[in-house]
Amino acid sequence: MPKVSERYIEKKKEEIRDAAFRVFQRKPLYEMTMLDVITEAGLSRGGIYKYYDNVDQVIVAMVNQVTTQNELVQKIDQILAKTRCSKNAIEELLVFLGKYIQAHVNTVGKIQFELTVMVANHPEKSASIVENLTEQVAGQYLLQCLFQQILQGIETGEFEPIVPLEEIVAYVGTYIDGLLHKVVLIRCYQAGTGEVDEEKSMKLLGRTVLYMLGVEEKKAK
Amino acid sequence: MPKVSERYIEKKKEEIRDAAFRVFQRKPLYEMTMLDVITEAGLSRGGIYKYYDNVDQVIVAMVNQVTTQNELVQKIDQILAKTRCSKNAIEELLVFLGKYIQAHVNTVGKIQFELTVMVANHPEKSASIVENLTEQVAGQYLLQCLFQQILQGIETGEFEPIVPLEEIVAYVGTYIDGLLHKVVLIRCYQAGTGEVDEEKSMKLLGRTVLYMLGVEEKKAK
Amino acid sequence: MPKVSERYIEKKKEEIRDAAFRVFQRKPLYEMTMLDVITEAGLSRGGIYKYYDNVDQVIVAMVNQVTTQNELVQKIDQILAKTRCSKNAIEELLVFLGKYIQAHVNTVGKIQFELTVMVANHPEKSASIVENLTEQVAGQYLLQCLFQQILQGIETGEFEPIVPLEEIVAYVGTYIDGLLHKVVLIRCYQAGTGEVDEEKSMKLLGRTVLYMLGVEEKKAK
Amino acid sequence: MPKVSERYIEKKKEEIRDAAFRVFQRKPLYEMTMLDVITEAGLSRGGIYKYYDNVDQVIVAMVNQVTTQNELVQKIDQILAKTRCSKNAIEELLVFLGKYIQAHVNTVGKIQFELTVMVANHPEKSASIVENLTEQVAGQYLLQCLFQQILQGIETGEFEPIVPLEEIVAYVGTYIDGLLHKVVLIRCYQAGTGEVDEEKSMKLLGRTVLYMLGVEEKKAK
DNA sequence: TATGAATGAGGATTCATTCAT
DNA sequence: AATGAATGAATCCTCATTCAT
Repeated sequence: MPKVSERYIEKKKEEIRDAAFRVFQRKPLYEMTMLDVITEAGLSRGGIYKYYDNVDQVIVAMVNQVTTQNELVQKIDQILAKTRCSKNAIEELLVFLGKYIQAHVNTVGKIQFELTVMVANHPEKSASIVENLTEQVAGQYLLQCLFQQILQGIETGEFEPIVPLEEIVAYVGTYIDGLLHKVVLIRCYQAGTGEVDEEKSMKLLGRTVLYMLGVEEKKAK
Repeated sequence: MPKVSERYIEKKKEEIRDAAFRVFQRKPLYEMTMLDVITEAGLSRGGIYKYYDNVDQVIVAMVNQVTTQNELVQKIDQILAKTRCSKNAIEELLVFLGKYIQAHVNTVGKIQFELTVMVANHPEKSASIVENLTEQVAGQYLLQCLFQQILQGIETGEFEPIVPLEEIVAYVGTYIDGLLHKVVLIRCYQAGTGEVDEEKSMKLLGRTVLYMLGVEEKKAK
Repeated sequence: MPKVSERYIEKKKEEIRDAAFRVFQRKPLYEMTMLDVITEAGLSRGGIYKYYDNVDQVIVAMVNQVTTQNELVQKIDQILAKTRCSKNAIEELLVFLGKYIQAHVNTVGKIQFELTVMVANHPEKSASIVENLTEQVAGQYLLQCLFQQILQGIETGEFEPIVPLEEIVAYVGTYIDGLLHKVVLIRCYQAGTGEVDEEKSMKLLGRTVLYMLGVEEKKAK
Repeated sequence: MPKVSERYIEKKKEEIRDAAFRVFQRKPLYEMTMLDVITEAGLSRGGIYKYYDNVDQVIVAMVNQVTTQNELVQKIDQILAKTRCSKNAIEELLVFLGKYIQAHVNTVGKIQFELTVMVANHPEKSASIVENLTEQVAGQYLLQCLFQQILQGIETGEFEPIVPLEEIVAYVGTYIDGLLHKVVLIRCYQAGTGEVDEEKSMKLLGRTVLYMLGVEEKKAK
């Protein structure tokens, strides 16, 4: 048989990724087997090895597919373009993230949730997996922008922080992490207790952030 | 061997739990097999079934051993006994939790971290596993106490919350969850980015909580 | 501990036999394990070996207990004592066997049914098992009596067989075997097709036997 | 190995069936394990699962192979085609069955013998096993034909039964069952007592049947 | 390239049986 | 005598992976 086009191979790999994603939706990442993917993709048993050497590579591919679909960076930039003051920007960014989390728990969220454990337990996989996690970067991009806005707000005299900057950023990162965790448990697994309102939750985060930035609330709610 | 004392059996089960814990320290919970435990404990293949029916029971036992070692509830009560005002109590509670997390990431933290994923993915196991998690309850106990203190503070006029109570409590839970997550990743797996200072982090949480409770800070830092 | 009385040991063995019988009532002979018996008898795991070396010995003991309970020989003799002519004796004997089968399918019948297969497949066990099967002998005793009655009937001129004697006896044995088989399947296992009326069936056998013995029927039924 | 022809797979399954049959010849059906078959067939441990899911499926396949080899139905039809009167047909049918039993005890007979016990003890397996037993049907087919011939004989006035039809049919079924049992024990296991002559035995059955149908014997033997 | 048969390691579990106490 | 803990053989089954065609 003749050399097959690059495009063909790419297409095949995509098919496998999609199959892997379907498998992922019904079983945990750490239980996903080559056989699951093979069956779901309708491949022959040996066939998959032409495209991926093992199940980890399939997982990495799937994770990347899922996480790069959403052009988070662009959207963040759009938001920033529209806002006038830093206070407003921060509020908008956080609310946006709340909505984003709500919209993508079942894909990005669930993956990140389970991936963390896998990667943590198999550092040797970290290299090949983490280096491709655009989404991870995206989350960090949002934090970066937040940091920028804060700096800017300080420069313009809009903010007079009562807490060191790094602590505020770490604080926000921690809170977002916790929210993501909670949302995934409730929405993806029907586990966890109580309910969660992502938007309200992020708005409240915004208020505490602004408080740490020394911004007085106009009116007590 | 003849009839053996209760103590002997208990001891044996402890040995197995310890072996399981050692296994847990080098591989994820979801990869732990009966055989791992058997080998680590130096048992014969069939031997373990006298003490535990399956790997889940071993895990539950191990988790309980780890989590019940620290008498969290008592310590929390001690703290509350010593504090005078609710503001002080809340600050103390949060700082205590920060120290507690710091001290037990490698045991309690890691377990809770991985357990969450397992239970989330296998709700059918939840019943048999979760029902024994004293620590889970303990975490909630702290939140309960916090809630009590807030209520009390409101009654005594100490607090005038600018945010609904439930939102504050959810906020605290979310933040703590995020912190735990971060700490585990950094301390247990050397994954995650940056550093983390549990105590400082919880102190900051305390400040934002008090802010939400309408307490003025004496002096801006 | 002092020497224990013979009686004690005997009692213990009986207990074990009874337990084995209870096990037998819920699972096939070939699946009965030492553990089943131990559990049912409430013994310690090692304890049973004091009384029986292996499960086969337990089975043999149980079979013997079950089969010797019914004093078939005496009953047959009683019947013969009451009858006047050989024709009558033969009819009575067969009807009696029909009732007997009906009454004891669940014990003797089921055992014989399953035992046959076991013994057939493990001839080495035959020796120890078969040699004790009093019931087997009893079935043969009935056939013997039948044979006697036929001979007697011939001598007295009551019968003028149109078939060689041995064939008649073999015929009867075969039919009885088939009936037992059928009855066990239907009554013990709810398997097999249709219904069965042991008494009617044996009466019909009686008629064909008498036919073979040259006895005219008075009136067509 | 690449895609292989249907024939190859069929051949492989046949090989496994043959191996199973060889195993069956030296141990009871209920002791046959996957491992036995694997070893006998020279397969690798996991290899057999491509062809059969469990030992029951292997057994079913083996039973079917053995039982469908002999085209019983056709042979019965041939016999019926050649006979003129019902009396003759009945005699021929029974003699044929006698010969058939004699010829196939070691295969069909032994299987049916042991299968009965297995199925009886595990009704849940009945469904998957029994539904494929063509031979079982064949035995019933012979009885059906017999019934037809009797009905026909009555219509033509050839028979004037002195016993209800159903009883006669049940009688024949019972006798045949008993004969099969006896033959298997003697020929397959060298167990059981005495000898057996299948043909003679079935001829005698024929005579008693005709007697029940009201047919006079020409001459006393 | 694709196929899928074959291999064999890995893991769960059950029991008969031994033997120290 | 009795106990029951311990052992290890035996079995079932699932998968990742190789490789001949």
